[in-house]
Amino acid sequence: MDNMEKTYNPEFEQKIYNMWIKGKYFEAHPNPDKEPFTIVMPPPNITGQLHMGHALNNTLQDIIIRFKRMSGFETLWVPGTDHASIATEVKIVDKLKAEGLKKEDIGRDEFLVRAWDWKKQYGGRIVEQLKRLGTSCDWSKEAFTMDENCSNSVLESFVRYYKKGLIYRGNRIINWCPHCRTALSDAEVEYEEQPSNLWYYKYPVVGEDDAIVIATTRPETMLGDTAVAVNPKDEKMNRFIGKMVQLPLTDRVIPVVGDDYCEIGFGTGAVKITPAHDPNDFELGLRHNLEVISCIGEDGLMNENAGKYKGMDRLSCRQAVVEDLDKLGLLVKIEPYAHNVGTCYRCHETVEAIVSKQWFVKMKPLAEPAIKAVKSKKTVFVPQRFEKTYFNWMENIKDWCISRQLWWGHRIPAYYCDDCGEMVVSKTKVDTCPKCGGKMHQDEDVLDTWFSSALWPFSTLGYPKKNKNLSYFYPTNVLVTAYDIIFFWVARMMFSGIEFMEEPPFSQVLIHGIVRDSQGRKMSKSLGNGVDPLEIIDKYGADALRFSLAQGIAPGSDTRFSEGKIESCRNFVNKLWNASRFVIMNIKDDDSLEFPSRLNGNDKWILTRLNDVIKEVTINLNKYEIGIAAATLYDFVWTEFCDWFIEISKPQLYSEDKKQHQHAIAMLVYVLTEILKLLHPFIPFITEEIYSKFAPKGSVLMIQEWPSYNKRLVFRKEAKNFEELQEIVIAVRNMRNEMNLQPSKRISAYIIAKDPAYIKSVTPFFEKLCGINNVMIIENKDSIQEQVSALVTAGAELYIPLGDLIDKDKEIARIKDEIAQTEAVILKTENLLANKGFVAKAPQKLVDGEKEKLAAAKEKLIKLQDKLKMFE
RNA sequence: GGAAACGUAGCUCAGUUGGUUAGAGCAUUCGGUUCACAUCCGAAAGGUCGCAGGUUCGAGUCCUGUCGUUUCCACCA
Repeated sequence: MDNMEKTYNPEFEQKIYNMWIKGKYFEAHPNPDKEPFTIVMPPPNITGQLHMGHALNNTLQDIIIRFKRMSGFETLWVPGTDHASIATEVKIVDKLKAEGLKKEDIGRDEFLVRAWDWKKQYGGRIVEQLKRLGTSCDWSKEAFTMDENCSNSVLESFVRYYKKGLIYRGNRIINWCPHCRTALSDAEVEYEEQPSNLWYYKYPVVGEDDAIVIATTRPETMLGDTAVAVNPKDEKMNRFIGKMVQLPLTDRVIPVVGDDYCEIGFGTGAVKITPAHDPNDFELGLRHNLEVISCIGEDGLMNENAGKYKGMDRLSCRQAVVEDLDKLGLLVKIEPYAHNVGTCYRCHETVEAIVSKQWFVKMKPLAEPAIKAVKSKKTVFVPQRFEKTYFNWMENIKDWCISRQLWWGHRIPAYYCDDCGEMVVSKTKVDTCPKCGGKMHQDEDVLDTWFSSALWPFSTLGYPKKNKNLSYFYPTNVLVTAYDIIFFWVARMMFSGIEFMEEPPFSQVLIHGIVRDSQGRKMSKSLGNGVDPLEIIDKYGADALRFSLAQGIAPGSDTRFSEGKIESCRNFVNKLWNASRFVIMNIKDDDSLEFPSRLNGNDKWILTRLNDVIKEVTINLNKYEIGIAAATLYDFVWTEFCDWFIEISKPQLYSEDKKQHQHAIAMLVYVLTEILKLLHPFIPFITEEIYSKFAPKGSVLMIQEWPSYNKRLVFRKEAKNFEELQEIVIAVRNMRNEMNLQPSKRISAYIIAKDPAYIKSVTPFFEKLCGINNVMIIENKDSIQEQVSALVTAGAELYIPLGDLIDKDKEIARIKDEIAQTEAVILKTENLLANKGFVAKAPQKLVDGEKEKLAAAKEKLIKLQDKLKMFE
């Protein structure tokens, strides 16, 4: 057998990964004899570097996909990356800036050349990082949102939407990021509470010696005001309706309108209306036919409509306007006010609402079937509560602004005639106007990144081309993602999949939380509390990282990452390594390793426990309770396999009797092999490496069959016997500790056993486990001639000769303590059984159990009391 | 304004449809190196499950209220 290092060292990970790749074990092909199981990876941005969020997300997917692969499914995990329109464009612009260039200086074509170069250079970075985690994706199907296939899907779906009237172009009020110089969808705006003020000032009523006082958080937008609104039911204010007011600092006169948008009692009861820079005002403007006067430009600066304030930024203009109003004596007061300000999700610049001509997806007709799919359980969220979030968004959805004033992305397939203005939407380039024969030019804008992401579950499989992969692997089975992109991505994939594939893109959505730092804070660049998964992998190995991410997580909830956690997982991996090393180094060349034909009691116990664990782990993995599955294995391997089974195997293993040795080693190898299979989805590298040390040459663990629960290897009676043995051993160890017995000190014990034959068979283990080197099985304690200390457990009574070892007072105290504990159990159980309701209504099994417990405790009490008398 | 989650040992968290004495890791205390592992082994200590009610034979678990923490959505100037 191969030698194994004394301490686990993860340096073999790369070698193992290469072996998997070489064997093409990750690749999936339509196979009519197998059921498909498909996952599409949430594509990381090409600008991204692997962070803990990716590590968690991909670890979970890999656990699921490896489990399903071993369970006999034709498993496909499609990897890929996202072109990340804004994020990438920002990178390229920054790079140009370093050269003293603006993107306009080099033009669109040259810009795109540079963007593609950038993608070539850095786009594969995160993919390589994912491989270090051990992800078993089918790299032969790796996709990119701007590759030919995906781009074709985008064109196809845009045109199909358009033909159905679900995409339109229009002048609407949209969110505008003055820094990124592009429109944003509602989902791309993040609100931050910022301290601000409410400014109160007067608008003089024309022709009267009266004025309306309004309150606003944004005085600078007054330059674009085209009305003042009051609530018609407001008795203090409705007298102004129909009058005109002088808009200060301008020569304009604007009307006072009545609209119940204006809430009675808030502020002064009057609102200034700026249709060009506020979505609510825009709507109100439509109702009252108000003029739309824009005073802030796309650069975020005041424009020509702002008169003398032209060219100022929004904040300076605000200050100037307030000062000027004050000079005119119109400023009434300033109150501090906390205000939510919309910011760009990419650059965090304050977004501006502006009116602009953009492309939109009409959402209502798409949302309806997407809601229905979840209501009818065609798609299920795990945990279910996230359905509520989904419904809430889908039911209140607004049209989706999909055009972006950027260059990096899918260019909108709309063409306009230079002469007559005719517009044609087409998958292929249109040069001449079908109406007037004039020259046509393509729309300058690109699509929202999320438009292509929305098609990901089928664009990656070849849509719109009909092909075997698409029909076999679609719809996918589970989508694994953090809750923070339910709106951006999950919801949009849902309606896109239903629209184009006529079926929801996945049957389950597994939502996980985010990885926080050890203090529960979000990991962020600005806090500098991020942990680099690659550093962790270098230091502890990918397996330790994976296990620490899988352990103790529950669907939908956040998890904390700490050095302590990763250390304990590394220790676990090391424990597995050493247990395996022990087993492997005890395999002799002529050992057959055949599963023993006759099983002993210890075998039957470990096999029972193994099968319980197989069952539990399988059930939990199927429920995506990955944390529970991991914990179950951790406990089983460490506590039961290592601490008990291996220990108890040793006398047999070292036995002179060859048969004994062969039996023991065969059992150890069998159980270890099953453990390696069960752990493989969680810690694939080390399990594969260990497996290669003793498995037949060329045999690969990752494609072994997942262990199944085998009823014939479950022996309840023997398992119970063993548990009673454990109880005895623990009781002796406990006593030895209390009595300060030297660990090396060997002692004798009389045992009255419930099952003497079994105890007799395990006699050799007592020395190893608790230092009893002389076990005397007796039938009756009367045969004991010397002073002894008693231990009473469920399976046996133990009498340890006192000799000169034991402190009498200590022994008395110990027995008294045990009596007290037993009495407490008796009292509690008696009370429970005296309760008529319990006896009548609780399941019979439970009642019987309590009765048994009571009887046993009473018996134990008598024995303990007898024992005490011997000392007094 | 609406919604959701969380509150269990000193710390980080499990605890599945209500059912024996509420579990684990880390930390703590005590004891241990001869042959898998000190990244280890054995043992111990530590919890009125946020609080108050209710349903039930039985509540950490279900219901109501309450306090605290967090998150998401909406956004009234």
